[in-house]
Amino acid sequence: MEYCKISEALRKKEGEEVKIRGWIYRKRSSGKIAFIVVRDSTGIIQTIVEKKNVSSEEFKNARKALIESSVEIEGTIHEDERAPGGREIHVKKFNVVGFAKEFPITEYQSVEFLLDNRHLWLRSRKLTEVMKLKAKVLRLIRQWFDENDFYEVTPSVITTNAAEGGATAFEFDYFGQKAYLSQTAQMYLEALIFSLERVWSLTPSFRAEKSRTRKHLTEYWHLEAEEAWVDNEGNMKIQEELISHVCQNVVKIARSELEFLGRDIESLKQIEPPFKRIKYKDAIKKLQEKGFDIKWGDDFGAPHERALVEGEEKPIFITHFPVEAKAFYMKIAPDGKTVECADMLAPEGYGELIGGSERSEDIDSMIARLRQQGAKIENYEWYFDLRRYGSVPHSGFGLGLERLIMWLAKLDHIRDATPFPRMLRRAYP
RNA sequence: GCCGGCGUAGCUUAGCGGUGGAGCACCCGGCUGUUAACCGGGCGGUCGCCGGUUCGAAUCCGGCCGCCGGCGCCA
Repeated sequence: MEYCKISEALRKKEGEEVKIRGWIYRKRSSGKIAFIVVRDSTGIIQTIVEKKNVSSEEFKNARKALIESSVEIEGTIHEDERAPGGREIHVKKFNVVGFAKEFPITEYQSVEFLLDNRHLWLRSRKLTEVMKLKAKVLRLIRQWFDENDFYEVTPSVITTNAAEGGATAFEFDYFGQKAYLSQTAQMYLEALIFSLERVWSLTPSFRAEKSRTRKHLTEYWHLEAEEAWVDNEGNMKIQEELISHVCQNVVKIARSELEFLGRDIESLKQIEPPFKRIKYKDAIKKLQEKGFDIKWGDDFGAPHERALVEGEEKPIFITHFPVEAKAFYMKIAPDGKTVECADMLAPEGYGELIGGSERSEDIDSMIARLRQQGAKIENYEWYFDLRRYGSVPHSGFGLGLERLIMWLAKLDHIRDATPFPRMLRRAYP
């Protein structure tokens, strides 16, 4: 007999024989009977080991095996209202593959202890559901790009460009020269559009900011796209279609995960283009009306972002930030004061999901802005070459994958959107 | 970087100047179609580290280390 998954076993009929394998999730036992709940990647099922139905060796092991021991079980399916899930297995063969030591994670635990034991905590229902959700979201993202003429590309994560604007990079020794862990693949993607036209990539990005918030990781998965012949408005269309595709379909293929995590399905279903577009200057006005002490030129903090999406059910775009507030590579708008950019803010205060812009083709303006930041111009010569050899209007954007997962899964901290979170004070395990 | 909080048994914690107690987990025994099972017993602590005050410090004071939350920076 082949092993079947627990989710399959739960669909079998009364009296059917099954073989399952997995890990002990919960157990209760006495001198004559043991109730052993087993989990695998698909679910949990209760199994009943009765002394009279198995060898004395097997019964002894069933009583002895602690939570998280790995087991192989053979038995008969029985419908029973008392069992979680309505079905259970009456055990005929009970084999312990690996006895577990006393599992450190029990009922109530501190955040610190759970993070120290992250490698074990990953077995929890919650993190399992988040990881499944993340895999399915990635499947949908890939699907959307495939269907919309994008090529997936694999840019490098090691770079000698100290990279964009204000962000701080992790520096390391690269055979005697200074190198950095990439903060964005953007410039590499820009190089690739001249052959592939529409490209996207998923890479780790690193930020050495000493941020202490529930929205920041030092290492995160960065989803970036770059499109030839696309302006800022076209860029926003691509973004809202991508996000809508994910929302519309994730409720179909990850319904149980979302429900377990407490995400309201209906709120995701209604997310479809177009998303509201608000100009920076109007956002400032709106914030002033709400009583914030903010003026033209200021960047938005967390409270501002929360206020701007208040009452919004879909993500919104904030466009046309002041030139000074944004990176050197963004195209300057006709007004000369703002750039052709858009930040997508998630509803419910989950913050910036996407940052995107139309890219500048004016080498002089980019050099002037780089100088202002004190950057080394010679590092960017290759980048300027892209403008010298058949430049085209183009745009692109970057999405923090864990931010998206955090919003979709209604997580209260971004660390749970990734299996081994890297943060200011944590790189272990 | 700034502000605030917390470090006592494997875990969650009470004690806040006079020889450290409980719940969970684990072990032993009993018992049960159990559901966070239950009942009885047992094991388990350099009270984060260093120094000071005191007859006496988990408790008061100083320094250090670790972690958490918020703000800032940033995606």
